[in-house]
Amino acid sequence: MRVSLKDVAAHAGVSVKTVSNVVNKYQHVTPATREKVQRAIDALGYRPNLTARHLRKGRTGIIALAVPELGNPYFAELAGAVVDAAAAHDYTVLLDHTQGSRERELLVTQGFRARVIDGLILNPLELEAEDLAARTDDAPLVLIGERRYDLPHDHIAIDNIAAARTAVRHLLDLGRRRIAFLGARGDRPSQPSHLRLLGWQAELAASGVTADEALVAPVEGWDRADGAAGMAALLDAGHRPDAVFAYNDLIAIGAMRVMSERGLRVPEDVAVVGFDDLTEGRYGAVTLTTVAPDKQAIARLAVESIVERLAGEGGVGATRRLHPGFALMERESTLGRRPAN
Amino acid sequence: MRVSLKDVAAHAGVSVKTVSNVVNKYQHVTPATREKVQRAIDALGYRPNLTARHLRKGRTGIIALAVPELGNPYFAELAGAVVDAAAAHDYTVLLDHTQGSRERELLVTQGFRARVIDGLILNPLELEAEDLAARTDDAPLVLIGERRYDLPHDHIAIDNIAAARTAVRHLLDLGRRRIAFLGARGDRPSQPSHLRLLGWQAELAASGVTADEALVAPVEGWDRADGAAGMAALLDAGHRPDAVFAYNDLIAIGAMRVMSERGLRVPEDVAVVGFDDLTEGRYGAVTLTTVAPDKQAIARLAVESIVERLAGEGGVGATRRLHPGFALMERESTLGRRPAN
DNA sequence: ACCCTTGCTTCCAACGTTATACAAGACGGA
DNA sequence: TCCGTCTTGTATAACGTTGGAAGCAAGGGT
Repeated sequence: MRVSLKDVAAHAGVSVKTVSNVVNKYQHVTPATREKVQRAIDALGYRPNLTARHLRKGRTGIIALAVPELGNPYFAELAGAVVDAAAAHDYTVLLDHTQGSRERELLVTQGFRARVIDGLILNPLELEAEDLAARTDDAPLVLIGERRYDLPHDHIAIDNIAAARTAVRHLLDLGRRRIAFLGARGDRPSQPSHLRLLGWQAELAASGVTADEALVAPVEGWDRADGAAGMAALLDAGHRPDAVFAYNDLIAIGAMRVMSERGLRVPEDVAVVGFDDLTEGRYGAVTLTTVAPDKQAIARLAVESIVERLAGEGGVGATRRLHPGFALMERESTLGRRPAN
Repeated sequence: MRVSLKDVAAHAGVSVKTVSNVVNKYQHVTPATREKVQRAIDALGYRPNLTARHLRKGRTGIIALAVPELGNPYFAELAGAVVDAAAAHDYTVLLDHTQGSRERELLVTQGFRARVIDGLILNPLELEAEDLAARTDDAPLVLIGERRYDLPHDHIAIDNIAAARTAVRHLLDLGRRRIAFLGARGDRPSQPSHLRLLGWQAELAASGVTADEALVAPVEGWDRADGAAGMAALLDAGHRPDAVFAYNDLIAIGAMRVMSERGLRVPEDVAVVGFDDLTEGRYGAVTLTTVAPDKQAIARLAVESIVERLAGEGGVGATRRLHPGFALMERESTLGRRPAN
């Protein structure tokens, strides 16, 4: 049997609203009354019903996070960070994954669990700008991830072009010249890996190295198996890169496995740089050099964006494009194993 | 501006309840009325307010999942499976992680987001039986994971003892005799890794192999770094196992990294078996032999347990102990690399 | 023609909470 | 003494939804 404000009020001999006032720490309550009510609350074990409170106040205290795939450690780690960041603002996280399907991404933007959420953090892969423009739900939406849209929603993402250039710069500094980009996908200019590919091109161009388009290797997806298949295809086609810049760590890991099977040494024959800084990359036989986006910052900024827009009662403040930091983690896949270690 | 049943009713020229009836697919509504209402719904873009519905019906359509750590791929993959299983029953998943802290686990059982959830799936690590017994919240609770409690809650977990025995059996069949167990923790008989340790002991005993307690190696946590530290300590103590059965894949991966650094070959010098079948284990330089719990089944059974108890209007049906299947995935860390592959 | 049934719709109340308006008393200043 | 102001508590009305009862036609049996 549930105990409500009414029960507490009856038990304490005051009105329902007075109990509500005590619960909500309303200022003007005599200490005597307050204590009397508190005693009744403790005696009955009263817990507020958040659903009713939310119906009344119009807020649920829940924000949704929609990522492509929880099985991808990057998104899992990010989800963990979002849960923590949300908790800091007394929000809880409702989770969904879109499996990288445009349809599911669309569904999520059109009102994930209709009205139970105060805001939505979405990492789109396939969604197009017109899909987002057609959105009717009015809960604040924050976009994260590499894709960019020219739309009135906050967007949180590291500077992907600069990050990619840093990775390629590192490989160039090591003397590599035939640097493959592993992770192209589709022909659209807005393909998900667009920016990192641009960074690859830009840094090569800036260094006067001819970008060999044959070294832009496509993948079918973003997982280890896709990286393995993509790398195998590249090698089967007769190409011999001396370095690989992978779209993400999973692809890099799959590629390294294939190289290991074929007797290619990392980094002696082929240096590898990934992207995401998964914990996984720090424990392989060859630890992975990678670009580390600041996941905590991404999560924190995304949550704060929603909290602020909710507090701001509507369109206060212009759309923001925030760029958390990143760092290049130099490890064995480019430097080789340190003898001292 | 939000549109409610009232708005739709006014627009369609019928009562609020009739609109509600249409929305809920109530049988006795004339096709004409139904269509008229439907048109109004479409015109106004009405979406039901789940908070209000919940207040009235007592259900939210949300189940919570609390796991120790989302950064652990096992839990991330499991969370993904739970999201999918829940979606099959029109439920959405609210996520939290407990960081393996007893306090946070306790908080979660005592009414995660007070009353907004219909049920809770919890994977406890540190929680004690008395904590669970003291629980006041009456939403259905399903436990998953290795730890067992003699309490009236459904529990979904593979047969950990049998699974551990299978793993050890595999190592024995390969001729290994000095098999370490890497992943003991604390002295409590109810320590989290209890059952797998029991399985290790049982299978050794059944095979007439003396269990060397010096080969039961402790770890500080469940991640790769803990496995690395535990393995290093074991080796530093002068022990030379010819096989390692690790509590989970992450520990096994950490241990393999340490062995690689020290020039020990896997599996020639030391064979390794893990537990969880993380995708990660399939792409290392040495792929990992591991026990694969049926994660889809665990997720499905956990969700179904909650759905059934909610449908059953209270204590219908006795407490269940369900054991989804598992399989031993034999890979390079015990078999060596196949030349053909 | 009457009543009874059946089918559809409406009205009302309730879920537990908080906002608003207001009442009752206390207090200080003129 | 009286009036305004401040403090504290109460009564009532919402928030959006659904369950149950009641209303109201139309149709069939007698």
